[in-house]
Parts: sequence; C-alpha cells; structure tokens
Amino acid sequence: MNSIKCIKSVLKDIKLYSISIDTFELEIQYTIKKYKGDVTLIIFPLLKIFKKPLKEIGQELGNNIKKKLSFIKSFNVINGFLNLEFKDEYYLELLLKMKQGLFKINKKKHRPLLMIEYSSPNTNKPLHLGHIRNCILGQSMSNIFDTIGYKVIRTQLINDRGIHICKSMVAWQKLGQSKTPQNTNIKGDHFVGKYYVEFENLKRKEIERLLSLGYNYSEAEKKSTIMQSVRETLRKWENGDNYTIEIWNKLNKWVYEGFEETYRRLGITFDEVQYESNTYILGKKIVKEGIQKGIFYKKYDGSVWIDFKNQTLNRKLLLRSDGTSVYLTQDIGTAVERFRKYPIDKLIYTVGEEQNYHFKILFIILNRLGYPWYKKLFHLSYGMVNLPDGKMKSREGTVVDADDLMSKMHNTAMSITQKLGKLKKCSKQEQYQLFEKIGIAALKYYILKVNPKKSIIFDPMESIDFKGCTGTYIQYTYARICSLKIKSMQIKKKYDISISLNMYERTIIKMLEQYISIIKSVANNLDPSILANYIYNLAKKFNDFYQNINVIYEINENKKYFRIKLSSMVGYILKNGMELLGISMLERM
RNA sequence: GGUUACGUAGCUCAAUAAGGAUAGAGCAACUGCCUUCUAAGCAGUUGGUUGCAGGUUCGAAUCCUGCCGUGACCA
Repeated sequence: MNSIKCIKSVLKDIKLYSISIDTFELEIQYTIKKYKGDVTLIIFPLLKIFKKPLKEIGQELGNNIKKKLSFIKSFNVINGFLNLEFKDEYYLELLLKMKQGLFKINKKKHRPLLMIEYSSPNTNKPLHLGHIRNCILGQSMSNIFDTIGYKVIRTQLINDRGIHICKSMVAWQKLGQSKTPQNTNIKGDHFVGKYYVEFENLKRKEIERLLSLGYNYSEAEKKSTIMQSVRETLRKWENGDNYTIEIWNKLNKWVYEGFEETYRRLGITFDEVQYESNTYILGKKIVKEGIQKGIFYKKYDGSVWIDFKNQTLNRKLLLRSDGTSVYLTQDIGTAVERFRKYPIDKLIYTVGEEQNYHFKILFIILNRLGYPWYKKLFHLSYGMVNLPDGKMKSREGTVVDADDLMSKMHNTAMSITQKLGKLKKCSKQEQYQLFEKIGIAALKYYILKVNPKKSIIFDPMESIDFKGCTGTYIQYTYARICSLKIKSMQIKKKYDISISLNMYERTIIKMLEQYISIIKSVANNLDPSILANYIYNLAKKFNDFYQNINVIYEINENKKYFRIKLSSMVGYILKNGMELLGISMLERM
C-alpha cells in the first residue's frame, strides 16, 4: 500500500464535526516541491459541506489524521491544501519492506488469457520504422500484462496473400528466376522487396507507353500485359495451381527468414503466427451465413454489404461481386478462429490509427453476428511515424528501413563510445554487444517515450540522442548503480531506522512506492510511455542524489548501508521497468 | 462535405482518463563542476498569452461551445 492509499483508508473512519468524511471525492496527491510535506489533501470541496473557514477545517482534519496515524510528523494548511509531513521512520521502514522480486503482481491461480496481435506485416516488403513502433508497443504491452497476472499469447497475423505478393512473384519470374537471397547475398525480405519495386518500375514504363498511345489510365491498366499476368497469377493461386503455389511458398519463405532476423535483432518474439491465407475462407463462410440471418444483404451484382443505417457509419463492402474477400472479411474469420481455439478474456489488436474506422466497424459486425465476446476486443491504436515533409513513401524511396536504422544506431553508439574513450578492456565481441545494446535501447526508448496516440516525426538527418531523456541515460544510471554494488559487495548489513533522511532520499523512496500503480496504469491505458517517463524521472532523481551525496564514502555506517540498499532498489526497478519495455540494460558501459 | 485524433518553449516531449498550488524535462545556446563512488553525469542562465474567442468553477493546459490549423479515415 502506498502512502496515498494509506491516508485514504484512514479517512473513512474520521468524523469531522460529527459528519463522516467518507473520502467523498477528496483528492489526495503528493505534495509539490515548493511546500513542506509529503502528501496533500485538497480540501476545497469541504468548504461547501462544513461552511467554515478552510484554515479551521484543515486544522481539524489534520489533527484527526495525526491522532490516527503515528507516522505523521506534522501538518500545515495553506489555502485549501492540507499538507501532511511523514516521519523519516515511515520511509525507512517502507524501503526495508521493499523486496526485489516484489513486482510479480497477482500471482493468482487463474490467469486470464490475453491474446495480443502486433507487427502483422505484408510479405512483399521489408519492415520499416512504422513496424518498429508497432512491434515494440505490442511487445511491451504483452510484458506488462504478463506481470499483472495475465497469461499472454503473442501473435502476428501475416498478410501473405493477395495482389501485392503476386507482383513480386511476377517480377521475379521475369527478371530473376535463377537468383536467390543466398546467391545474391541479399537478406530475404529485401530480396523480395526488390522485385516488388522492379515490378512497379516495369508497370510504370508500360503504362506510360500506353498513355502516350491515347488510352486513359484505367484502360492502360487493363491492357498492360504485366498487370494481366499479376491478375492471372492471383487467379491461379486461388485455384490452387501447383506451380504458382510453389513460387509463392518460395518467396514467402525468403521473406520470413528476413523478418526473423529483424525480429531477433529488435528483441521481438511471438508465441504463434497466423496467416491470412488460412483464415480468409472461414471469413467468407461466416459472411454467407450472415446473409441468411439478414445481417448482410446482397446487391444485384452479387456483392455483399452491411448497412449500419446510421448517419456517421457508411455501408460497407464484405464480398466483392466476383466473390473475393476484403480485409474485413478476413478479420472476421481470424477473430472467430481465435475464439474457437482459445478461451480468450481479452484480445488486443496493435494496429495504426488509420485503421480506427475499420476496427470500429469490425467490432460492431461481430456483435451483430451474435458473438458475445465482441466486448473483449480492443484496438491499441497508435499514430503514424512521419518524416518532416510528410508520409514515408516507398515509391519515393523515403521509407526508413528497420534494418538500416538499427545498423545506423549501432554505428552511432560505436562512434560516441570511442569519442568518450570508454573502450578499455573489452573483446571485439563484447564491444559489438555493447554498441548493439546501446543503439537499440536508444531507438526503442525514443519511440516508447511518446504517447502512442501521437504521431512521431522522425528526421533521418538528425540522429537520435544518446544523452538527456534517452534510453542511454537510463542504461548509464543503471551501470553506475551496478558499479556501486560491486564496490560494496562485502556490506550486507541491515540499517536501523534511527537515521535521518535528506531530501534526495525521501524523493527517491516516494517514487519507488509508485511503481506498481504506474504499471497498472500502463495496462489500463494501453500506454507504455507512462512507464518510460517514470523510469526516466526515477533515474534523474537518482543521479541528483548520486552527484550530491556520498554512498560508499559515507562515514556513518548506518547511513551507508541505507544508501546502498536504496541504490540497489533503484537499480532493480530501473532494470525491471526497462525490461518490461523490452529494453536491455548493461552492467558496465 | 462527414467522422475522429491532435495543437504546450526555436526543436522533441511531460502534465489531460479522474480540473488543484508559481505549466515540468530533454535537445540546441551560454556559464560553472572530474587528485572521493562511471562527466553518456550534476548545478546554473536564457527561452511559455498552453492555436484563438467565450463559458462552467473557489480554481482550467485539462471540462463545455464556437472558430482556426494539421493529420487520418469515410464519401
């Protein structure tokens, strides 16, 4: 229980002028720096109830609380604020009670089941910065839910079928039949992505030629031989043509090998993978059943629609007139399949905000189809990652590639480390690990510290910082703490609670006690930036303390033990918190 | 045109769910601090009409209304 909850609970039993307080909307918060005290009650609302001067009400309430709680040292009333000051012993005892490993919250026998989907790439292109945001949001949220007691299934849904992969297939058959990622030494996903780009080039040339012959754009697209072969490939694929399927499998396999490598480097893991090629048929079937039930209707051309009969939601297509499915159809199939397979209590889709409308509609449709679990669906929506002059565009080659960016971060970490002269006794391999961990941490933290709802503007010309509010700063703070711990190995004594605390120490303990509520609020808001900012603030407060107060050189042994314990608790929470965000720490740097 | 999200210091962000005290950090710029625990650090200076105008309230960056701007989606 943290100190605010503690005060809250005692308020229930307090009567003021023979009226019980009952915590009616009495807000309690930590006292701001400027005033003396630890916890503040905002007592303005009591004015209306008691119709007495605030000063008097505050005094009365303060006295009552002080009588009930022995650890209240003093209190003061300023305007409508009642500030309570705690005794040092309270904090000293609090720290003694904190144990490392404390933060496995809710070790109940029954763990509710969370399925969380993230990444969900197409198979025609390598992953880019947008995917990185998606992956680390999903990964960190799944870690958070795991600590608060959920059983978590991490999944990705791969969009492995459709016109886009057919384009790569056609271009590869035309230009690169004998080539493979192995014999060209190109990473698999980049290899396939290259043919996607080649395809677009071929198509553009052909269309330009047709336009110059006087056709309009849609005529040109119809007449284009290369587009014809794409459509032919898609048709063959849907009909299960062996040769087409073989090529499809071959290219997708290369892509998966490439993705695998990127995920490994980023530290992203999955418990299972789902493929749209497996679920779109179920989606179609359910839609057809929905027609029988009168939920959907068929137009004269055979296409299937839903009408929301609502001013803000428009009617929506579910099956095209040729019977092929759209994204919505596939997502219906995928959701139903998931709930058939597992007793899911919560399903989170980590998908960009451009799909807000899509998911709103998907959830409504599943409700109308009569699935009671539609209430368990959540869309973790996040803003786009843009460049200073707008969207990343693959056609203009402005897409920030995930692999390139990670390598760039690695190299920057290397050059900064060298400049600082910190490369003393490491092997080459250790050095590589060091740069990798520093670089990836800086990248991840840069993205995670921003509220997911906001869009991020990433300027490729400006490098991501390694000082200030960064992942590196937190790693560095942790390394300092590790070094302190090594130098104080032999000291394992407990301190006694007779010592007095300075303001640095008090501030830190107050922050430590908030950790659990921070984690819960991350889960409630689906927002890891809350944790990222908390960790930074804790690290900052620790550096304040570290720079101004001696730990190992402290003469008073009792104080020294206390400070070592305090530092190591900070270290523990920094590490634990960063790991929840999916960022690794370093013991030395 | 409709729906929705966002708008805070030169730049990047925090505080907004659930209103609270003089709106906090970092970067950039400038000034100090390594013969005691890692200077990727610490201390300090400069920088704000919280897009604009109203409203509710003891109290508004936060809630409400209208407008302006930007993005996304739907058409």
